[in-house]
Amino acid sequence: MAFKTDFNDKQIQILQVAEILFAEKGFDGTSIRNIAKEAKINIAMVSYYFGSKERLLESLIFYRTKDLKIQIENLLVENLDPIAKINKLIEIYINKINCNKGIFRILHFEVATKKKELNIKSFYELRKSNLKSLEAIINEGQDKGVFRKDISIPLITPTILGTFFHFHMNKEYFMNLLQLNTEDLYNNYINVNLTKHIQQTIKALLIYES
Amino acid sequence: MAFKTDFNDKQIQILQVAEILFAEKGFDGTSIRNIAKEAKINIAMVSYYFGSKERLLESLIFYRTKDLKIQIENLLVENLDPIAKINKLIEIYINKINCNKGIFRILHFEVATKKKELNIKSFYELRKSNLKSLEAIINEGQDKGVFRKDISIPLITPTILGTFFHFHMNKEYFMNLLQLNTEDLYNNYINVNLTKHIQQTIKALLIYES
DNA sequence: AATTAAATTAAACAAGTGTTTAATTTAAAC
DNA sequence: GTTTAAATTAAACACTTGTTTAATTTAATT
Repeated sequence: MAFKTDFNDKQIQILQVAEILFAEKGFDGTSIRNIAKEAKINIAMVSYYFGSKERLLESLIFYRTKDLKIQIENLLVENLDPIAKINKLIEIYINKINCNKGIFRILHFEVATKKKELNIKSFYELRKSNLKSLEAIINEGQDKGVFRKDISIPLITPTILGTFFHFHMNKEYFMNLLQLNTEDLYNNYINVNLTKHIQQTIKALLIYES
Repeated sequence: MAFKTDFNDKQIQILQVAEILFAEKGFDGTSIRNIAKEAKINIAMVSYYFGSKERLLESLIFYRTKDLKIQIENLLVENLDPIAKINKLIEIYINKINCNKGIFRILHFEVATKKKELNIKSFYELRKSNLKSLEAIINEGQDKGVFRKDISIPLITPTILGTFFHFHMNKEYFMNLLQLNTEDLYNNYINVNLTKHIQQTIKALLIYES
């Protein structure tokens, strides 16, 4: 079976259940029987539609990341000053990932351990493309004399995404620490405080002269 | 069997092998037979010494994190200006984690999925203690008028650790992107460039006035 | 309506899982 | 040297794993 790029309703149903379970219990921690039971299908259907459990994961990654690239590229041509563009980029990132916590958690987890075998080429391309967009924005700011010039651009992304992920990976700890007792309070903290913190951090890094 | 806080040579041998394998293939991806084979012991020895696979992980976390607290606390009483203290704190963090990649990777991975059942109380205490130390350093800088006062201190740690982890979790991607073709080049990049980037970022965040 | 293809199923497969048992070897205590 | 405890072993246990098979049902095509 070749790697499919479009999926029918049944396949999407399986992908959605798999996303939830993989995110919750990890790839190895989730069995095909778990998925089948939750999706109310026969256990043979996963192999039938995707070939194997591994290929199911590959399909899932493709399914969820295919439209992220465009969103970033659209930002590039918008008529905003460099700082506003960076702020909006961060907003887009956080919001996109926060609304798709499942797949990004899986990527964060599994790509690190399964990378040798997985078909993550398209994912690599996505990242390089996003990096190029970020580079374009920062160069624009440097040309206008707003940003400093001795910035390691490839390390900006780790600071943006890393801060978010570290926060989210330790959800329970921070909910406890910051007294975010409901899911709403937690999400609100991400969208307001955490986003602001990251924007503030990157802004300071880009502008500050020692 | 009660939770043991000191380990004999054989137990340490098992813990070391488990650390490598858990870090490499994840907790669920590693079987007791894998560990037994690698450590050249009988498969029953893990249950004999630790009670279960789960308890082995708990023991491992305890074994590797028990001495981190002191290191941070010692920094507190050193006679350095606030910026230097923060820089050294970051250096300690990165170096400590970088030299113990295994266990921190495991923590990063497994605490997020296994948190309900795991005995990570001591780990929680460690984090809260470290946060207090950071708070003390920043307050000192604020009192001296060097740091700004509208800083979200609990979000500093996610930025420091998150940046590092995101970089390290995507090791292959960054080795490729930055042309770090050997293990030495990679480690050197962490100790020089990445550490500097994080120090620069936090410094800018703490000092910058908009 | 008959034929062909796709979808779905229960059952079986072989291999791997964590853990326990009971027997044996090694070491320690007396 | 004998007794007692600890360490180690191979084997078995019951159960779960991903995948495949062959039979059956459903849908589409002619």
